[in-house]
Amino acid sequence: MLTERQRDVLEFIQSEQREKGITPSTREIQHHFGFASQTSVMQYLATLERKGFLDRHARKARALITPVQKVRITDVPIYGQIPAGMATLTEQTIEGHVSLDTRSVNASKNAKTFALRVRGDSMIDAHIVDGDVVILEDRKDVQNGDIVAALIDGETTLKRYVTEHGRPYLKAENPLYPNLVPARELRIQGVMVSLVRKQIPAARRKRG
Amino acid sequence: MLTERQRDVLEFIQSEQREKGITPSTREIQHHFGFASQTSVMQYLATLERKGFLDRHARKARALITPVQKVRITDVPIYGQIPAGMATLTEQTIEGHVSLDTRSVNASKNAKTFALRVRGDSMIDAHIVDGDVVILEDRKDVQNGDIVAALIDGETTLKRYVTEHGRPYLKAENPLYPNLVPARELRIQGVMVSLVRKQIPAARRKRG
DNA sequence: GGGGTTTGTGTTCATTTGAACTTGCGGCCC
DNA sequence: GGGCCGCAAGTTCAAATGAACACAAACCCC
Repeated sequence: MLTERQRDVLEFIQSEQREKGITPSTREIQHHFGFASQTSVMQYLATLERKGFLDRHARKARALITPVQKVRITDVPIYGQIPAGMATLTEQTIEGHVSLDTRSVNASKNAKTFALRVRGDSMIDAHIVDGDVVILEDRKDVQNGDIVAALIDGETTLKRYVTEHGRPYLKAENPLYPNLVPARELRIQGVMVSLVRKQIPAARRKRG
Repeated sequence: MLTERQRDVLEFIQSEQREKGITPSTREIQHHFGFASQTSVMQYLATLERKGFLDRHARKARALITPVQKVRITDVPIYGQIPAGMATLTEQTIEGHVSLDTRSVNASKNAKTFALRVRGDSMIDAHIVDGDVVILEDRKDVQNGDIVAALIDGETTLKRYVTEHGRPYLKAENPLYPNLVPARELRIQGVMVSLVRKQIPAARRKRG
């Protein structure tokens, strides 16, 4: 889709933005690549914009916008352990936020994304441990084998969604926990798309 | 810490950046607030910078940097599986980036942060599985029990750092893997501070 | 061999933009 | 009442910056 040189230019712009916080001017790009004229840069920018790799605000300084930055960061609210279930999820119950880029978290654009802090070790065999933050999407197409947050008896729990003979139930990934077969309805609140775990090094633990 | 008006200005800058992707120029700020002169803006910017709410690149256009963007989001390079070890970690070997806010990843300000993609299941009992991205810090104070990336025989591996009778070795968290006792030196490359895992829902897997 | 695309040079122009200087008003503290 | 500070007006300057025009070499495709 891009020529090698075009990619070079795009990557330079992105790396400058990451490092310095502002996008380079056409002259800065020019000097970095050793161009003797700005026109080359102008042409690269025009091409990158035409191909959709860049947005520009015409006639404004340092007004390059890499789609990366625009789409990338999602602020995901973390709902802590909520006995009352998702029906009551409001700003009030938000424990904090995680900021992640969409790709590293593999979130879709459309779906609502949120996070839950995991309590207990019912999913230990899926390598999800107490304290992990699980990122979920509110999507409709839950399928056999997905890990989901569901509302059971007024509590939100994380379990694996399994269908057997067309009938769904929730499976804990820990032999010590029972499977949950829904009496009436199964309210799926989100499908797990990602997990974030903090690991506190010993040196840090002492201090605080 | 800030007067009401100062906060207004700061919030305007931040909201413009969020919406348009670029920071406003002094004149844009001026017109938004209806100032008849730019000097007012200059003074606000100077104050905000002095109080640490803003960074500026002198004499550059639209070069305001809000701490939000600066401090919070860390762009962490992901080094893939690297046979040659960290000595050769260059831009070339970067597999991609994860963007995380410093707090959700509990990274320190000073330490260099990077990420590795985990291969194999040698840390399975620590609930780190194949494909996980582990975020590490380059820090000196490694302690008993920390999970570290270390250079052994020219390869970087993730293991638990254990000292016994004052002698350190690397412990795999999987009974199938042997412990690694360093013959001569043990080169610690980073201490694990966080973990990010992608979980691909079934519906997504089909499509791509 | 013609036509298109990519990459590049050299130059000029008009705007955009940050920065500086001087002046003034009103509130607050001692 | 004097001094300090936050806030603001009015003006000017120089640098930074985007944009345009004309020209040209290298390459690929058919």
